[in-house]
Amino acid sequence: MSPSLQQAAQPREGKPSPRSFSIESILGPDQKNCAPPLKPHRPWADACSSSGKEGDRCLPLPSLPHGVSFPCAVDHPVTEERVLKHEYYRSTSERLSLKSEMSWYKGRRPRTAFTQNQIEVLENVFRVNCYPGIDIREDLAQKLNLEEDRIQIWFQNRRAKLKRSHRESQLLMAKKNFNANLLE
Amino acid sequence: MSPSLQQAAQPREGKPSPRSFSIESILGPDQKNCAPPLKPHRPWADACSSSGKEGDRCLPLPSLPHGVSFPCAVDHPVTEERVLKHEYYRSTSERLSLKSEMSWYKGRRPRTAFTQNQIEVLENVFRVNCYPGIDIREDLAQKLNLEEDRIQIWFQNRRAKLKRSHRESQLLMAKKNFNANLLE
DNA sequence: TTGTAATATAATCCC
DNA sequence: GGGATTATATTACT
Repeated sequence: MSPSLQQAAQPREGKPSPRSFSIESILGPDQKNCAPPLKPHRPWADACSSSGKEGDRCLPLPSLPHGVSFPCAVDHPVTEERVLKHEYYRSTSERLSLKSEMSWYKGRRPRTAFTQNQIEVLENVFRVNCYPGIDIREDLAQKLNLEEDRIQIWFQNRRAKLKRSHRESQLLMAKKNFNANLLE
Repeated sequence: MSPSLQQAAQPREGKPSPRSFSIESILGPDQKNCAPPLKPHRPWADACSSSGKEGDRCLPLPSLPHGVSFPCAVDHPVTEERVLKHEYYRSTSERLSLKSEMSWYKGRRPRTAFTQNQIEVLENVFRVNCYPGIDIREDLAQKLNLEEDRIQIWFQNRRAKLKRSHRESQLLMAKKNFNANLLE
C-alpha cells in the first residue's frame, strides 16, 4: 500500500484538479464490468446519416449527444465512447452470412481501390522518398485526385511492407548462411 | 524512364534532385518530418547496434546484398555508408542533416502490449484524473508492473485520444445543426 | 488465400 | 504537455 498518495495527486503543473481518491479503490475489487475503451474515429461515416440510403444502420453508434467537456476531472462518461467493435462484430456474426445485411456492419471506410496509374506514381515517389512531407502529400493528393489521408495511409502501409519484406529476406539469408556453415 | 506518369511532375520549387525523375520535383524540397532521429538514451536499443543479432525492432538495414541498396534514399551513397555505423550518426551533430535521408529508425522501444486488466485500471484512473502526478504514476507502475514511463505515455496518448474524439463529435454536431437549419 | 487498405494505439519528435 | 507523425499490430475486404 502506498498510503501517501491518497490525494497527494497534485500535478505540479497546477492544471486540472483531481479529487481525492485512492488507487486502491480503483485497483481494488471489481475491475471487470468496467468501461469499454476506444472510439470509432470515422469521419466519413456521417455521410450515412445524410444519404438516407442505408443511413441509420451504418453505425453502431450509441448515444452521441455528448457534451463532454475535455478537462476530464469529474463526471465524464467515458463509457459512452463507443461500442466495442469486436464485440459488436462477434455478436452479430450470424448475420454476416447474409451478404445483403453486410452493409450495416461496416463502420469502416470503404476500401479504396487505387488505379494502376495512381499506384505507379506513388511507387515512384516512394522510391525517392518514403517519408513525404505534408506538402508533397497534398500535392500528390491533388494530382492523383485522392484524399491526402489516403496518401498518408498508403505510405504508411508501404513502409511497413518494405520493412516486412526486408525482414524476411534477412531471415532467409541468415538461414542460408546457417546452412552454408553446416556444410563446411 | 516512367513515360506515363509525367503528369505528376509539377515544378513547384526548384531544388536539387537526386535524379532526373519527373516526380522528384515534387518531393525535392521536403523539409522536415522525414525520418525520426534518435533520442539520447535508449537502454533497450543496446542489442541493436553493432552486435550480430539484429533485433527485430531495429530497422531493416543495410545488410542487403551489398551493392543493392534500400529503395529509400538510394541516391545517397555517402549516407548509406554512414548508416552502417550506428554510433556514428548517433553521436554526431551531423545526424540532423542525415535526418531526411534516414528512413530507418533504429532504437525504437518495442511496442508495449498492455493487458486487459492494465488497461482497465488505467482507464479507471483516467476517469477520475487524467493528469496523474508523478506519485500516482509511480504507484500505478508498481501495482501494474509497468515502467512509470509507460504510464506517462499512456496518459498522454489517452488525453490526445479523448481530445480528438471530442473534437470530432463537436464537428458532427455542428454538421447536424447545419443540416437541421437547412430543413427549417 | 493473399495482399493491402483501414484501424487502433504505443512511441517519438519538436515546440 | 500537446500536436503531429511514425512504427507496429491487427482487422477485414477483395
